[in-house]
Amino acid sequence: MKNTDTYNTKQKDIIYNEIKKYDKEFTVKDIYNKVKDSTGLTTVYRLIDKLTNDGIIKKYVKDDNTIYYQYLEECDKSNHFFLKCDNCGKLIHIDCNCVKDLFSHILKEHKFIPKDKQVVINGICNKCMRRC
Amino acid sequence: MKNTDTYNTKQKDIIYNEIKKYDKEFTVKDIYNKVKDSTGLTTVYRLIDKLTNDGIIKKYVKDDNTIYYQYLEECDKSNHFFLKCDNCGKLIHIDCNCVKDLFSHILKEHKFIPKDKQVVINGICNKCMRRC
DNA sequence: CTAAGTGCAAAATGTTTGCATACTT
DNA sequence: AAGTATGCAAACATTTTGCACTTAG
Repeated sequence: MKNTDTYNTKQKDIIYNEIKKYDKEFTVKDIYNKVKDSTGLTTVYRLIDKLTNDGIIKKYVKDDNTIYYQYLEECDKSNHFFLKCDNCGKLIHIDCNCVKDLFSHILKEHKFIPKDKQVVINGICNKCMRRC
Repeated sequence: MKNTDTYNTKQKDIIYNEIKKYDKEFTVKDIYNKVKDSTGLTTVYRLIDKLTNDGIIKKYVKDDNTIYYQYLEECDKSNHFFLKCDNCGKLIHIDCNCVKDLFSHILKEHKFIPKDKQVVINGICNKCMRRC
């Protein structure tokens, strides 16, 4: 766990380590259930809020109004984007110039400054494609 | 208001007309405040749920955990995507081959079937760009 | 020793449900 | 007449807050 500007605690480590395990989406409850012997619900909420603000995890709502989160890892490359499978829920990290090309096109032709590292394209992944 | 498979009511019309007015995001509360003289909260929730399922409006969560919605209009073109301004909240509709190109690239190179009409790219719009 | 973090219980919000009534077709 | 939709009040779920206590630096 990084964050030099704040205190390091047992609870933060435990929660963050649990979050790192998920390559699929999770809820606050999911995490809390795994760590409830050593941390309180409030602390889970507080760390997840912080990680969300720091851009380390990303927030979603599903149709049933449940809020889900997804661990993005700490990736700083500017040509990074995500493919998210609607079937299995997995988040696939991609490093490819194609976003850079799209972004410069959007900037030039549509006069809009796209924000890096936030693009998620939904769809169906390779594995699920074969299975269906 | 379309939807032939269900009954048409005064309330649905009122709510849907209110939603159509927004080119920025809105909350359930926003809508309810505008229509509360003629419809109940529950009815607003129910219609918004339905429109979300039908893909006519889209749901978001912000950092403060408020759920926002955005009216997408009924657009069926396959090379349609959205630019969303993080500053003014406006949703800009774009019809451009650049998505089609990106999508075929993703399919071919990354073995992933992207879902149409759902791509939102966040950033800063032209107006806000000049102002800042 | 001081600033920051924790966790409980309580409060505040937000959303859904059951049910009697009213409206559409 | 039959099937839907509505709206209230109650139930539920989720998130936030106040505060005394503990811990990290």
